Amino acid sequence: MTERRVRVRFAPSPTGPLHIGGVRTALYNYLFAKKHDGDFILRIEDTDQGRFVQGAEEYIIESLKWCGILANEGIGFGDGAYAPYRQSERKEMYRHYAMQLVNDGNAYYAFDTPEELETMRMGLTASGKDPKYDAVTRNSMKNSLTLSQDEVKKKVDSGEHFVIRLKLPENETVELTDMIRGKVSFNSSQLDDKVLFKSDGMPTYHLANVVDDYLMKITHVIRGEEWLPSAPLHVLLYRYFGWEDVMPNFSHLPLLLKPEGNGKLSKRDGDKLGFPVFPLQWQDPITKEISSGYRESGYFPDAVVNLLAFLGWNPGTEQEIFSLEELTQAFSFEHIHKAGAHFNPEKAKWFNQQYLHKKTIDELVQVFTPILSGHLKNNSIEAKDSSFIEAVCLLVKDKATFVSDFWNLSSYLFISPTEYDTDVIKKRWNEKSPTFFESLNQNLKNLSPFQKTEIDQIIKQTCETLGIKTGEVMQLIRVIISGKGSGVDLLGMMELLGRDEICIRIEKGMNSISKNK
RNA sequence: GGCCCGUUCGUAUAUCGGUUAGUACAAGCGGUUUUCAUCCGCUAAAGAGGGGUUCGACUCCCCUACGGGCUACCA
Repeated sequence: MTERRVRVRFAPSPTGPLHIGGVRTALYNYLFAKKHDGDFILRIEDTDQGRFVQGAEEYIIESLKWCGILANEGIGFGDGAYAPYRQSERKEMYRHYAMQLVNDGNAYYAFDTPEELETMRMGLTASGKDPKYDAVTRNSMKNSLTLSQDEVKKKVDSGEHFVIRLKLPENETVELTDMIRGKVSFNSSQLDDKVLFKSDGMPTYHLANVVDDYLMKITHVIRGEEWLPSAPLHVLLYRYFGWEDVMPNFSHLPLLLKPEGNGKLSKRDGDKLGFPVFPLQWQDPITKEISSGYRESGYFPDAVVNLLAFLGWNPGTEQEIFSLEELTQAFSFEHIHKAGAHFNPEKAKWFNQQYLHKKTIDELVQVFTPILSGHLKNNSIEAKDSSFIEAVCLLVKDKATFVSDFWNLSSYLFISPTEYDTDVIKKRWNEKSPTFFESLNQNLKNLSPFQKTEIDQIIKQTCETLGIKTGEVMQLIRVIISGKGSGVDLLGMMELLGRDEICIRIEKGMNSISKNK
Protein backbone atom coordinates (compact mmCIF):
# COMPACT_ATOMS: atom_id res chain seq x y z
CA MET A 1 0.00 0.00 0.00
CA THR A 2 1.27 3.43 -0.81
CA GLU A 3 1.85 5.99 1.90
CA ARG A 4 -1.33 7.90 2.45
CA ARG A 5 -1.97 10.95 4.54
CA VAL A 6 -3.42 9.82 7.86
CA ARG A 7 -7.13 10.58 8.04
CA VAL A 8 -9.33 9.45 10.90
CA ARG A 9 -12.86 10.19 11.87
CA PHE A 10 -15.07 10.27 14.89
CA ALA A 11 -18.55 9.32 13.81
CA PRO A 12 -21.16 9.50 16.55
CA SER A 13 -24.87 9.36 15.99
CA PRO A 14 -26.99 12.13 17.43
CA THR A 15 -29.14 9.88 19.57
CA GLY A 16 -28.44 11.60 22.88
CA PRO A 17 -25.63 13.21 24.82
CA LEU A 18 -22.14 12.00 23.98
CA HIS A 19 -20.89 9.79 26.78
CA ILE A 20 -17.33 9.95 28.07
CA GLY A 21 -16.52 6.67 26.35
CA GLY A 22 -17.32 8.48 23.13
CA VAL A 23 -15.18 11.42 24.15
CA ARG A 24 -12.30 9.04 24.77
CA THR A 25 -12.77 7.49 21.33
CA ALA A 26 -12.73 10.97 19.82
CA LEU A 27 -9.63 11.80 21.85
CA TYR A 28 -7.69 8.75 20.67
CA ASN A 29 -8.63 9.54 17.08
CA TYR A 30 -7.52 13.11 17.57
CA LEU A 31 -4.23 12.13 19.20
CA PHE A 32 -3.46 9.65 16.48
CA ALA A 33 -4.20 12.16 13.73
CA LYS A 34 -2.13 14.92 15.33
CA LYS A 35 0.75 12.59 16.06
CA HIS A 36 0.93 11.71 12.38
CA ASP A 37 0.19 15.19 11.04
CA GLY A 38 -3.05 13.89 9.67
CA ASP A 39 -6.68 14.93 9.58
CA PHE A 40 -9.35 14.41 12.19
CA ILE A 41 -12.88 14.49 10.89
CA LEU A 42 -16.20 14.75 12.66
CA ARG A 43 -18.93 12.92 10.78
CA ILE A 44 -22.48 12.70 12.00
CA GLU A 45 -24.12 9.33 11.48
CA ASP A 46 -27.77 10.20 11.56
CA THR A 47 -29.15 7.37 9.48
CA ASP A 48 -31.64 6.30 12.12
CA GLN A 49 -34.33 8.90 11.94
CA GLY A 50 -36.30 7.13 14.64
CA ARG A 51 -33.63 7.70 17.25
CA PHE A 52 -32.75 11.24 16.35
CA VAL A 53 -32.63 13.48 19.41
CA GLN A 54 -33.02 17.22 19.23
CA GLY A 55 -29.89 19.05 20.30
CA ALA A 56 -27.65 15.99 20.38
CA GLU A 57 -25.53 17.09 17.45
CA GLU A 58 -24.90 20.51 18.98
CA TYR A 59 -24.08 18.79 22.23
CA ILE A 60 -21.46 16.60 20.55
CA ILE A 61 -19.78 19.58 18.92
CA GLU A 62 -19.83 21.65 22.08
CA SER A 63 -18.41 18.78 24.11
CA LEU A 64 -15.50 18.24 21.77
CA LYS A 65 -14.79 21.95 21.67
CA TRP A 66 -14.87 22.19 25.44
CA CYS A 67 -12.33 19.38 25.66
CA GLY A 68 -10.14 20.94 23.02
CA ILE A 69 -10.54 17.93 20.77
CA LEU A 70 -10.91 19.94 17.63
CA ALA A 71 -11.68 18.44 14.26
CA ASN A 72 -10.14 20.05 11.24
CA GLU A 73 -12.92 18.94 8.99
CA GLY A 74 -16.57 18.13 9.46
CA ILE A 75 -19.78 19.15 11.15
CA GLY A 76 -19.27 22.09 13.44
CA PHE A 77 -15.65 22.57 12.41
CA GLY A 78 -15.94 23.73 8.82
CA ASP A 79 -16.38 21.69 5.70
CA GLY A 80 -13.43 20.19 3.90
CA ALA A 81 -13.20 18.64 0.49
CA TYR A 82 -15.52 15.76 1.30
CA ALA A 83 -18.70 17.52 2.37
CA PRO A 84 -21.38 16.89 3.34
CA TYR A 85 -20.41 15.25 6.60
CA ARG A 86 -23.90 14.44 7.78
CA GLN A 87 -25.03 11.09 6.46
CA SER A 88 -28.64 12.16 6.06
CA GLU A 89 -27.37 14.65 3.51
CA ARG A 90 -25.51 11.92 1.64
CA LYS A 91 -28.54 9.71 1.35
CA GLU A 92 -28.59 9.38 -2.41
CA MET A 93 -25.00 8.18 -2.65
CA TYR A 94 -25.69 5.11 -0.63
CA ARG A 95 -28.45 3.90 -2.89
CA HIS A 96 -26.03 3.93 -5.76
CA TYR A 97 -23.51 1.80 -3.90
CA ALA A 98 -26.17 -0.59 -2.63
CA MET A 99 -27.33 -1.09 -6.20
CA GLN A 100 -23.79 -1.79 -7.30
CA LEU A 101 -23.65 -4.60 -4.80
CA VAL A 102 -26.96 -6.00 -6.02
CA ASN A 103 -25.88 -5.84 -9.63
CA ASP A 104 -22.65 -7.64 -8.84
CA GLY A 105 -24.55 -10.39 -7.05
CA ASN A 106 -23.18 -9.52 -3.61
CA ALA A 107 -26.44 -8.24 -2.21
CA TYR A 108 -30.12 -8.82 -2.82
CA TYR A 109 -33.57 -7.35 -2.33
CA ALA A 110 -35.62 -8.72 0.54
CA PHE A 111 -39.34 -8.16 0.96
CA ASP A 112 -40.00 -9.92 4.24
CA THR A 113 -42.23 -8.09 6.68
CA PRO A 114 -41.22 -7.66 10.30
CA GLU A 115 -43.80 -10.32 11.20
CA GLU A 116 -42.34 -12.79 8.73
CA LEU A 117 -38.87 -12.18 10.10
CA GLU A 118 -40.13 -12.68 13.60
CA THR A 119 -41.77 -15.96 12.63
CA MET A 120 -38.58 -17.14 10.97
CA ARG A 121 -36.51 -16.30 14.05
CA MET A 122 -38.95 -17.89 16.44
CA GLY A 123 -38.98 -21.06 14.36
CA LEU A 124 -35.21 -21.30 14.30
CA THR A 125 -34.90 -20.61 18.00
CA ALA A 126 -37.53 -23.25 18.75
CA SER A 127 -35.57 -25.86 16.85
CA GLY A 128 -32.39 -24.90 18.65
CA LYS A 129 -30.76 -23.03 15.80
CA ASP A 130 -29.38 -19.53 15.61
CA PRO A 131 -32.05 -17.12 14.42
CA LYS A 132 -30.08 -15.80 11.48
CA TYR A 133 -30.97 -14.60 8.03
CA ASP A 134 -28.13 -16.43 6.33
CA ALA A 135 -27.02 -18.60 3.44
CA VAL A 136 -29.41 -21.31 4.57
CA THR A 137 -32.49 -19.45 5.71
CA ARG A 138 -32.52 -16.90 2.90
CA ASN A 139 -33.65 -19.68 0.59
CA SER A 140 -36.98 -19.87 2.33
CA MET A 141 -37.60 -16.15 2.60
CA LYS A 142 -39.11 -13.60 0.24
CA ASN A 143 -36.21 -12.09 -1.62
CA SER A 144 -34.71 -11.61 -5.04
CA LEU A 145 -32.86 -14.89 -4.65
CA THR A 146 -36.05 -16.92 -4.26
CA LEU A 147 -38.42 -14.84 -6.38
CA SER A 148 -38.30 -14.64 -10.14
CA GLN A 149 -36.88 -11.56 -11.80
CA ASP A 150 -40.34 -10.57 -12.97
CA GLU A 151 -41.82 -10.83 -9.52
CA VAL A 152 -39.01 -8.77 -8.06
CA LYS A 153 -39.37 -6.12 -10.71
CA LYS A 154 -43.10 -5.98 -10.19
CA LYS A 155 -42.74 -5.56 -6.44
CA VAL A 156 -40.10 -2.89 -6.74
CA ASP A 157 -41.98 -1.01 -9.44
CA SER A 158 -45.19 -1.10 -7.49
CA GLY A 159 -43.46 0.59 -4.61
CA GLU A 160 -43.50 -2.33 -2.22
CA HIS A 161 -41.11 -1.88 0.70
CA PHE A 162 -37.83 -3.68 0.42
CA VAL A 163 -34.44 -3.75 2.05
CA ILE A 164 -31.12 -4.69 0.53
CA ARG A 165 -29.21 -7.38 2.32
CA LEU A 166 -25.59 -8.37 2.02
CA LYS A 167 -25.18 -11.82 0.53
CA LEU A 168 -22.63 -13.49 2.72
CA PRO A 169 -20.56 -16.43 1.56
CA GLU A 170 -21.76 -19.64 3.15
CA ASN A 171 -18.56 -20.76 4.79
CA GLU A 172 -15.57 -18.55 4.48
CA THR A 173 -13.00 -17.34 6.95
CA VAL A 174 -12.75 -13.58 7.11
CA GLU A 175 -9.61 -12.29 8.72
CA LEU A 176 -8.61 -8.83 9.74
CA THR A 177 -5.68 -7.31 11.56
CA ASP A 178 -6.63 -5.08 14.42
CA MET A 179 -3.90 -2.68 15.50
CA ILE A 180 -4.63 -3.41 19.14
CA ARG A 181 -5.58 -7.07 19.05
CA GLY A 182 -3.63 -8.48 16.14
CA LYS A 183 -5.21 -11.02 13.83
CA VAL A 184 -8.87 -11.68 14.44
CA SER A 185 -10.83 -14.14 12.39
CA PHE A 186 -14.47 -14.99 11.89
CA ASN A 187 -16.35 -17.52 9.86
CA SER A 188 -18.99 -16.12 7.56
CA SER A 189 -21.34 -18.92 8.60
CA GLN A 190 -21.63 -17.24 11.99
CA LEU A 191 -22.62 -13.90 10.52
CA ASP A 192 -25.92 -13.03 8.96
CA ASP A 193 -27.07 -11.24 5.85
CA LYS A 194 -27.17 -7.80 7.40
CA VAL A 195 -29.49 -5.18 6.06
CA LEU A 196 -27.43 -2.57 4.23
CA PHE A 197 -30.18 -0.40 2.90
CA LYS A 198 -33.40 0.15 4.78
CA SER A 199 -36.92 0.40 3.45
CA ASP A 200 -37.02 4.10 4.33
CA GLY A 201 -34.27 4.73 1.80
CA MET A 202 -31.54 5.18 4.41
CA PRO A 203 -28.45 3.04 4.64
CA THR A 204 -27.59 1.19 7.83
CA TYR A 205 -24.39 1.89 9.71
CA HIS A 206 -22.56 -0.88 7.91
CA LEU A 207 -23.05 0.47 4.42
CA ALA A 208 -22.83 4.16 5.25
CA ASN A 209 -19.72 3.77 7.30
CA VAL A 210 -17.81 1.79 4.67
CA VAL A 211 -18.88 4.02 1.81
CA ASP A 212 -18.06 7.21 3.66
CA ASP A 213 -14.75 5.99 4.99
CA TYR A 214 -13.83 5.09 1.44
CA LEU A 215 -15.02 8.35 -0.08
CA MET A 216 -13.46 10.43 2.67
CA LYS A 217 -10.17 8.57 2.31
CA ILE A 218 -10.09 7.40 5.90
CA THR A 219 -6.91 5.48 6.66
CA HIS A 220 -7.56 4.34 10.22
CA VAL A 221 -10.80 3.37 11.85
CA ILE A 222 -10.53 3.79 15.61
CA ARG A 223 -13.75 2.88 17.37
CA GLY A 224 -15.16 1.05 20.37
CA GLU A 225 -14.86 -2.67 20.86
CA GLU A 226 -18.59 -3.09 20.37
CA TRP A 227 -17.87 -2.86 16.65
CA LEU A 228 -15.49 -5.77 16.51
CA PRO A 229 -18.17 -8.38 15.76
CA SER A 230 -19.32 -6.47 12.71
CA ALA A 231 -15.84 -5.72 11.44
CA PRO A 232 -15.77 -8.82 9.17
CA LEU A 233 -18.89 -7.50 7.49
CA HIS A 234 -17.09 -4.29 6.76
CA VAL A 235 -14.08 -6.16 5.42
CA LEU A 236 -16.34 -8.08 3.08
CA LEU A 237 -17.92 -4.86 1.88
CA TYR A 238 -14.54 -3.39 1.05
CA ARG A 239 -13.79 -6.56 -0.86
CA TYR A 240 -17.05 -6.55 -2.82
CA PHE A 241 -16.66 -2.91 -3.70
CA GLY A 242 -13.12 -3.60 -4.88
CA TRP A 243 -11.63 -1.22 -2.33
CA GLU A 244 -9.50 -3.64 -0.40
CA ASP A 245 -6.28 -1.89 -1.34
CA VAL A 246 -7.42 1.25 0.47
CA MET A 247 -9.24 -0.43 3.31
CA PRO A 248 -8.49 1.40 6.56
CA ASN A 249 -6.59 -0.17 9.43
CA PHE A 250 -8.90 -1.10 12.27
CA SER A 251 -8.48 -0.51 15.98
CA HIS A 252 -11.10 -1.56 18.45
CA LEU A 253 -10.78 0.20 21.76
CA PRO A 254 -11.48 -1.45 25.12
CA LEU A 255 -14.73 -0.34 26.68
CA LEU A 256 -15.26 1.80 29.75
CA LEU A 257 -16.80 -0.28 32.51
CA LYS A 258 -18.73 0.61 35.65
CA PRO A 259 -16.53 1.45 38.67
CA GLU A 260 -17.65 -1.71 40.36
CA GLY A 261 -19.99 -4.46 39.46
CA ASN A 262 -20.64 -5.63 35.96
CA GLY A 263 -21.24 -4.08 32.63
CA LYS A 264 -20.21 -1.12 30.63
CA LEU A 265 -20.53 2.39 31.87
CA SER A 266 -24.01 3.58 31.11
CA LYS A 267 -26.00 6.78 31.28
CA ARG A 268 -27.63 5.76 34.52
CA ASP A 269 -24.44 5.01 36.43
CA GLY A 270 -23.28 8.55 36.75
CA ASP A 271 -25.95 10.11 38.83
CA LYS A 272 -26.48 6.90 40.74
CA LEU A 273 -22.84 6.61 41.74
CA GLY A 274 -22.12 10.28 42.09
CA PHE A 275 -19.94 11.14 39.13
CA PRO A 276 -20.74 12.47 35.68
CA VAL A 277 -20.70 10.20 32.65
CA PHE A 278 -21.17 13.10 30.28
CA PRO A 279 -18.79 15.91 29.44
CA LEU A 280 -21.49 18.56 29.66
CA GLN A 281 -24.73 18.70 31.53
CA TRP A 282 -27.60 17.44 29.44
CA GLN A 283 -31.31 17.84 29.70
CA ASP A 284 -33.41 15.31 27.88
CA PRO A 285 -35.67 17.29 25.53
CA ILE A 286 -38.60 14.99 26.20
CA THR A 287 -38.39 13.75 29.75
CA LYS A 288 -36.64 16.95 30.92
CA GLU A 289 -34.44 14.73 33.03
CA ILE A 290 -31.05 16.29 33.76
CA SER A 291 -27.78 14.38 33.67
CA SER A 292 -24.75 16.00 35.22
CA GLY A 293 -21.66 16.91 33.23
CA TYR A 294 -17.99 17.28 33.97
CA ARG A 295 -18.01 20.94 33.04
CA GLU A 296 -20.82 21.81 35.42
CA SER A 297 -19.31 19.63 38.15
CA GLY A 298 -16.27 21.86 38.17
CA TYR A 299 -13.77 19.78 36.24
CA PHE A 300 -11.17 21.46 34.09
CA PRO A 301 -11.29 20.29 30.49
CA ASP A 302 -7.59 19.48 30.44
CA ALA A 303 -8.05 17.30 33.53
CA VAL A 304 -10.91 15.44 31.86
CA VAL A 305 -8.81 14.88 28.75
CA ASN A 306 -5.93 13.65 30.89
CA LEU A 307 -8.00 11.24 32.92
CA LEU A 308 -9.80 9.90 29.88
CA ALA A 309 -6.54 9.33 28.06
CA PHE A 310 -5.39 7.15 30.93
CA LEU A 311 -8.42 4.89 30.80
CA GLY A 312 -7.02 2.17 28.60
CA TRP A 313 -3.78 3.81 27.60
CA ASN A 314 -0.52 4.62 29.35
CA PRO A 315 2.67 6.32 28.23
CA GLY A 316 4.93 3.49 29.38
CA THR A 317 6.57 5.85 31.85
CA GLU A 318 5.51 6.92 35.31
CA GLN A 319 4.39 10.36 34.27
CA GLU A 320 0.68 10.84 34.78
CA ILE A 321 0.01 14.48 34.15
CA PHE A 322 -0.06 15.26 30.44
CA SER A 323 -1.29 18.25 28.49
CA LEU A 324 -3.07 17.58 25.24
CA GLU A 325 0.14 18.44 23.39
CA GLU A 326 2.16 16.06 25.51
CA LEU A 327 -0.41 13.35 24.97
CA THR A 328 -0.10 13.87 21.26
CA GLN A 329 3.62 13.30 21.48
CA ALA A 330 3.37 10.27 23.73
CA PHE A 331 0.39 8.51 22.20
CA SER A 332 0.80 5.18 20.50
CA PHE A 333 -1.29 2.09 19.90
CA GLU A 334 1.26 -0.22 21.49
CA HIS A 335 0.32 1.13 24.86
CA ILE A 336 -3.41 0.67 24.55
CA HIS A 337 -4.57 -1.94 27.00
CA LYS A 338 -6.77 -4.71 25.62
CA ALA A 339 -9.15 -5.24 28.51
CA GLY A 340 -12.04 -2.99 29.46
CA ALA A 341 -11.29 -0.33 32.06
CA HIS A 342 -13.36 0.21 35.17
CA PHE A 343 -13.92 3.90 35.66
CA ASN A 344 -12.47 5.19 38.93
CA PRO A 345 -14.25 8.33 40.22
CA GLU A 346 -11.68 8.90 42.98
CA LYS A 347 -8.84 9.00 40.52
CA ALA A 348 -10.86 11.32 38.34
CA LYS A 349 -11.09 13.78 41.21
CA TRP A 350 -7.42 13.39 41.89
CA PHE A 351 -6.62 14.41 38.33
CA ASN A 352 -8.69 17.52 38.72
CA GLN A 353 -7.01 18.37 41.99
CA GLN A 354 -3.61 18.07 40.33
CA TYR A 355 -4.70 20.51 37.66
CA LEU A 356 -6.19 22.85 40.21
CA HIS A 357 -2.93 22.95 42.14
CA LYS A 358 -1.07 23.76 38.95
CA LYS A 359 -3.31 26.61 37.87
CA THR A 360 -2.11 30.16 38.34
CA ILE A 361 -4.00 32.45 40.68
CA ASP A 362 -5.18 34.45 37.68
CA GLU A 363 -6.75 31.40 36.12
CA LEU A 364 -8.45 30.48 39.38
CA VAL A 365 -9.77 33.98 39.91
CA GLN A 366 -11.24 33.88 36.45
CA VAL A 367 -13.19 30.70 37.19
CA PHE A 368 -14.11 31.62 40.73
CA THR A 369 -15.32 35.17 40.11
CA PRO A 370 -18.55 34.25 38.31
CA ILE A 371 -19.32 31.59 40.93
CA LEU A 372 -18.65 34.14 43.63
CA SER A 373 -20.81 36.85 42.19
CA GLY A 374 -23.71 34.41 42.14
CA HIS A 375 -23.33 33.85 45.85
CA LEU A 376 -22.76 37.48 46.64
CA LYS A 377 -25.91 38.49 44.82
CA ASN A 378 -27.93 35.96 46.75
CA ASN A 379 -26.51 37.20 50.01
CA SER A 380 -26.57 40.87 49.14
CA ILE A 381 -22.98 41.48 50.09
CA GLU A 382 -20.84 44.12 48.57
CA ALA A 383 -18.34 42.86 46.00
CA LYS A 384 -14.72 42.67 47.00
CA ASP A 385 -11.91 43.93 44.85
CA SER A 386 -9.84 41.60 42.75
CA SER A 387 -6.83 41.58 45.04
CA PHE A 388 -9.06 40.32 47.83
CA ILE A 389 -10.39 37.54 45.59
CA GLU A 390 -6.86 36.65 44.57
CA ALA A 391 -5.89 36.34 48.20
CA VAL A 392 -8.90 34.13 48.87
CA CYS A 393 -7.97 31.84 46.01
CA LEU A 394 -4.45 31.60 47.33
CA LEU A 395 -5.64 30.68 50.81
CA VAL A 396 -8.15 28.13 49.62
CA LYS A 397 -6.43 26.60 46.62
CA ASP A 398 -4.61 23.74 48.33
CA LYS A 399 -7.66 22.63 50.23
CA ALA A 400 -9.90 22.23 47.19
CA THR A 401 -10.42 19.66 44.51
CA PHE A 402 -12.70 21.82 42.41
CA VAL A 403 -13.01 25.56 42.03
CA SER A 404 -16.61 25.00 42.99
CA ASP A 405 -15.35 24.01 46.46
CA PHE A 406 -13.95 27.51 46.92
CA TRP A 407 -17.16 29.09 48.09
CA ASN A 408 -17.79 26.58 50.85
CA LEU A 409 -14.22 26.92 51.96
CA SER A 410 -14.23 30.67 51.96
CA SER A 411 -17.75 32.01 52.48
CA TYR A 412 -16.84 33.33 55.95
CA LEU A 413 -14.26 35.56 54.36
CA PHE A 414 -17.10 37.37 52.63
CA ILE A 415 -19.83 37.05 55.22
CA SER A 416 -19.36 37.75 58.91
CA PRO A 417 -20.49 34.71 60.91
CA THR A 418 -23.70 34.69 62.90
CA GLU A 419 -23.32 31.22 64.31
CA TYR A 420 -20.36 29.76 66.11
CA ASP A 421 -19.27 26.13 66.14
CA THR A 422 -20.87 24.91 69.34
CA ASP A 423 -18.62 21.90 69.79
CA VAL A 424 -15.55 24.06 69.91
CA ILE A 425 -17.19 26.65 72.16
CA LYS A 426 -18.32 23.95 74.55
CA LYS A 427 -14.87 22.47 74.67
CA ARG A 428 -12.71 25.57 74.76
CA TRP A 429 -14.68 28.55 76.05
CA ASN A 430 -14.05 29.17 79.75
CA GLU A 431 -14.05 31.92 82.34
CA LYS A 432 -10.75 33.26 81.06
CA SER A 433 -12.01 33.62 77.51
CA PRO A 434 -13.80 37.00 77.76
CA THR A 435 -10.76 38.59 79.38
CA PHE A 436 -8.52 37.10 76.76
CA PHE A 437 -10.53 38.38 73.83
CA GLU A 438 -10.98 41.81 75.33
CA SER A 439 -7.29 42.07 75.84
CA LEU A 440 -6.52 40.63 72.39
CA ASN A 441 -8.91 43.01 70.73
CA GLN A 442 -7.30 45.92 72.49
CA ASN A 443 -3.85 44.82 71.38
CA LEU A 444 -4.96 44.25 67.80
CA LYS A 445 -6.50 47.69 67.56
CA ASN A 446 -3.09 49.21 68.04
CA LEU A 447 -1.25 46.78 65.85
CA SER A 448 0.62 48.04 62.84
CA PRO A 449 1.35 46.70 60.35
CA PHE A 450 -1.49 44.23 60.54
CA GLN A 451 0.36 41.25 59.11
CA LYS A 452 0.82 37.58 59.83
CA THR A 453 4.04 37.74 61.82
CA GLU A 454 2.90 40.70 63.88
CA ILE A 455 -0.49 39.16 64.54
CA ASP A 456 1.20 35.97 65.59
CA GLN A 457 3.37 37.87 68.06
CA ILE A 458 0.44 39.76 69.53
CA ILE A 459 -1.50 36.55 70.10
CA LYS A 460 1.46 34.98 71.84
CA GLN A 461 2.11 38.08 73.93
CA THR A 462 -1.51 38.31 75.01
CA CYS A 463 -1.46 34.66 76.03
CA GLU A 464 1.73 35.09 77.95
CA THR A 465 0.49 38.12 79.84
CA LEU A 466 -2.66 36.31 80.91
CA GLY A 467 -0.92 33.01 81.57
CA ILE A 468 -2.87 31.13 78.90
CA LYS A 469 -1.45 28.48 76.60
CA THR A 470 -1.57 29.41 72.92
CA GLY A 471 -2.97 26.01 72.00
CA GLU A 472 -6.03 26.53 74.16
CA VAL A 473 -6.99 29.67 72.38
CA MET A 474 -6.09 29.32 68.71
CA GLN A 475 -9.17 27.41 67.71
CA LEU A 476 -11.38 29.81 69.63
CA ILE A 477 -9.93 32.71 67.71
CA ARG A 478 -10.74 30.85 64.54
CA VAL A 479 -14.32 30.24 65.63
CA ILE A 480 -14.90 33.79 66.75
CA ILE A 481 -13.67 35.12 63.42
CA SER A 482 -15.01 32.54 61.01
CA GLY A 483 -17.69 30.72 62.94
CA LYS A 484 -16.09 27.43 62.00
CA GLY A 485 -13.80 25.05 63.81
CA SER A 486 -11.59 24.53 60.80
CA GLY A 487 -10.66 26.35 57.66
CA VAL A 488 -7.92 28.20 55.91
CA ASP A 489 -4.71 29.39 57.55
CA LEU A 490 -5.79 31.46 60.56
CA LEU A 491 -3.14 34.15 60.39
CA GLY A 492 -3.53 34.53 56.65
CA MET A 493 -7.23 34.91 57.12
CA MET A 494 -6.79 37.59 59.77
CA GLU A 495 -4.33 39.53 57.66
CA LEU A 496 -6.67 39.39 54.70
CA LEU A 497 -9.75 40.55 56.60
CA GLY A 498 -7.81 43.43 58.12
CA ARG A 499 -7.73 45.06 61.51
CA ASP A 500 -11.10 46.77 61.45
CA GLU A 501 -13.05 43.74 60.33
CA ILE A 502 -11.25 41.46 62.76
CA CYS A 503 -11.90 43.70 65.73
CA ILE A 504 -15.57 44.04 64.83
CA ARG A 505 -15.88 40.28 64.45
CA ILE A 506 -14.19 39.59 67.78
CA GLU A 507 -16.48 41.99 69.56
CA LYS A 508 -19.54 40.63 67.85
CA GLY A 509 -18.48 37.08 68.56
CA MET A 510 -17.86 37.74 72.22
CA ASN A 511 -21.30 39.24 72.67
CA SER A 512 -23.00 36.45 70.84
CA ILE A 513 -21.16 33.69 72.64
CA SER A 514 -21.50 35.08 76.15
CA LYS A 515 -25.19 35.73 75.52
CA ASN A 516 -25.73 32.11 74.56
CA LYS A 517 -23.64 30.73 77.38
C1' G B 1 -27.44 -20.42 23.58
C1' G B 2 -23.84 -19.03 19.48
C1' C B 3 -19.70 -16.00 17.93
C1' C B 4 -15.73 -12.60 19.10
C1' C B 5 -12.52 -10.11 22.59
C1' G B 6 -10.31 -10.11 27.23
C1' U B 7 -8.12 -11.74 32.56
C1' U B 8 -1.25 -8.52 37.02
C1' C B 9 -2.58 -5.59 44.21
C1' G B 10 -9.81 -3.16 45.64
C1' U B 11 -9.16 0.29 40.91
C1' A B 12 -6.01 2.22 36.64
C1' U B 13 -1.68 0.17 34.95
C1' A B 14 4.25 -1.10 34.21
C1' U B 15 6.78 -5.66 32.83
C1' C B 16 7.02 -7.25 26.20
C1' G B 17 11.25 -15.42 28.68
C1' G B 18 15.47 -14.50 33.73
C1' U B 19 12.78 -8.32 38.35
C1' U B 20 12.97 -8.34 45.85
C1' A B 21 6.70 -8.03 40.05
C1' G B 22 7.29 -1.14 39.73
C1' U B 23 3.91 3.35 39.89
C1' A B 24 -0.64 6.11 40.90
C1' C B 25 -5.68 6.33 43.24
C1' A B 26 -8.12 4.28 47.38
C1' A B 27 -6.85 1.98 52.41
C1' G B 28 -3.90 1.77 57.09
C1' C B 29 -0.03 4.03 60.12
C1' G B 30 3.19 8.15 61.31
C1' G B 31 5.11 13.23 60.67
C1' U B 32 3.83 18.46 59.45
C1' U B 33 -0.57 21.76 60.86
C1' U B 34 -4.15 25.33 66.56
C1' U B 35 -7.82 22.20 63.31
C1' C B 36 -9.36 20.18 58.50
C1' A B 37 -7.06 19.87 53.95
C1' U B 38 -2.44 20.14 51.57
C1' C B 39 2.46 18.26 51.85
C1' C B 40 6.10 14.39 53.37
C1' G B 41 7.38 9.39 55.06
C1' C B 42 6.14 4.31 55.89
C1' U B 43 2.88 -0.26 55.59
C1' A B 44 -0.33 -3.67 53.48
C1' A B 45 -2.02 -5.37 48.79
C1' A B 46 -1.58 -8.90 42.49
C1' G B 47 0.11 -12.63 37.97
C1' A B 48 -7.93 -16.70 37.81
C1' G B 49 -7.16 -22.31 37.91
C1' G B 50 -5.01 -26.51 35.45
C1' G B 51 -1.92 -28.52 31.83
C1' G B 52 2.06 -27.99 28.38
C1' U B 53 6.76 -25.57 25.60
C1' U B 54 11.50 -24.03 27.93
C1' C B 55 17.45 -24.54 31.65
C1' G B 56 13.80 -20.81 33.13
C1' A B 57 7.27 -18.33 32.21
C1' C B 58 3.08 -12.98 34.44
C1' U B 59 5.08 -13.00 29.57
C1' C B 60 4.40 -18.36 24.31
C1' C B 61 0.52 -22.64 23.37
C1' C B 62 -3.94 -25.51 24.98
C1' C B 63 -8.12 -26.40 28.27
C1' U B 64 -11.39 -24.68 32.12
C1' A B 65 -13.43 -20.73 34.86
C1' C B 66 -14.71 -15.85 35.03
C1' G B 67 -15.59 -10.86 32.82
C1' G B 68 -17.02 -7.96 28.61
C1' G B 69 -19.11 -7.14 23.75
C1' C B 70 -22.18 -8.60 19.67
C1' U B 71 -26.20 -11.54 18.08
C1' A B 72 -32.33 -5.13 15.04
C1' C B 73 -34.87 -2.35 8.62
C1' C B 74 -29.90 0.93 16.37
C1' A B 75 -25.51 2.93 16.02
